[in-house]
Amino acid sequence: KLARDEFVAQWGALGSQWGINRTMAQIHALLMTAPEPLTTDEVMEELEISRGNAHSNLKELVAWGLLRSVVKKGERRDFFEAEKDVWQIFTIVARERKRREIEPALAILHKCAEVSEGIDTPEGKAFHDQMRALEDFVGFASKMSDRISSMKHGFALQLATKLLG
Amino acid sequence: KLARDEFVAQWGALGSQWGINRTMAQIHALLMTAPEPLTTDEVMEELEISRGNAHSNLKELVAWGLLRSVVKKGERRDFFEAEKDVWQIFTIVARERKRREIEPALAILHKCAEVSEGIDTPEGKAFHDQMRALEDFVGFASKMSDRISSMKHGFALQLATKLLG
DNA sequence: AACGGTTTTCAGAGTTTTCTGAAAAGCCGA
DNA sequence: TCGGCTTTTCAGAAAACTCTGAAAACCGTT
Repeated sequence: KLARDEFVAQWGALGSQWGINRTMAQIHALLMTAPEPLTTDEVMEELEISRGNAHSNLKELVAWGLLRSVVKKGERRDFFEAEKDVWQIFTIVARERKRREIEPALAILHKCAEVSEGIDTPEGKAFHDQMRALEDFVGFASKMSDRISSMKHGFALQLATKLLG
Repeated sequence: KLARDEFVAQWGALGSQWGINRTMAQIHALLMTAPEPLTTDEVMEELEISRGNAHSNLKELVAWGLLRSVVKKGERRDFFEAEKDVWQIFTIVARERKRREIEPALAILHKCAEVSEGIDTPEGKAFHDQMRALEDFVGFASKMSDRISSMKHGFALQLATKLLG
């Protein structure tokens, strides 16, 4: 179907912006809109990519938790199916981003704040304060992210609706 | 100072993860922790980068709103200073990310949902529903982002504290 | 309108990331 | 154990991205 190909292509292009690679985004889009689980070969054919490429990106998506591999009885090949629930997808992506973006930042900020603890020059103090301010803020964002991700969809929605209302 | 160099270097490395380039992140780190505004040449020297590189990344940071260029009386050269308030930085980054990540996604989802509106096959319906679900969710996230970004720091903090408490 | 200091541009070089394809390894039934 | 099918690995090719450096444009001053 045409709309679906369009979706896969465009979603792939978006992937770049999101810091995940194009193929990975395309595979995700493809499987999110697939009525049935697909094999590696079907993915290769559909997206016209090599086996190695398909393989490694499928693996990565499974590692993220965005795909599951399923076995069909009487079939030796692996089939892959995507998580389709938007709230699940959101929490998975949020968790991964936190791990890759927030936590390393926190570690750096914490270390720098610590190292510059008792410096007596004005610049030293300013630096320390800036590190602390950033550390507090990022730590805080990290906690928020956890909190929201662990909510049930319904509760988050309710909360947010109140916020938007 | 040593801690500061460390911060600049590490923050730069982090930039990659964040989808912005290393130099840009380094310049931002450098200026965020600079007691005084710096010139292009000072940035070049400090980070050991070329003029072109310094120039284009400074320009980009100004475009984001993370830096301002300031004129010193009796000086012909431009000086750059960073926004230092963490809440400001957060809203700027949130706004930019929304523009680059959320809005294009919404556009795609909306188009795909529309195009697949009245299809009568089961797969067509499933596709349409999936697009709608994603569109609703992303649209919703977009509104939340706006809402939070436009809050005063104090208010957001208060709200969040309630949420975390 | 020529000059010196400053900013801007951009072609090509350099670096990093991603992809291919073929070989190797793994797995299972016969 | 062998044979056929599937998955995994990885060296090198290709593509994407970033940086350099030098030339050109810009801009107040004299």
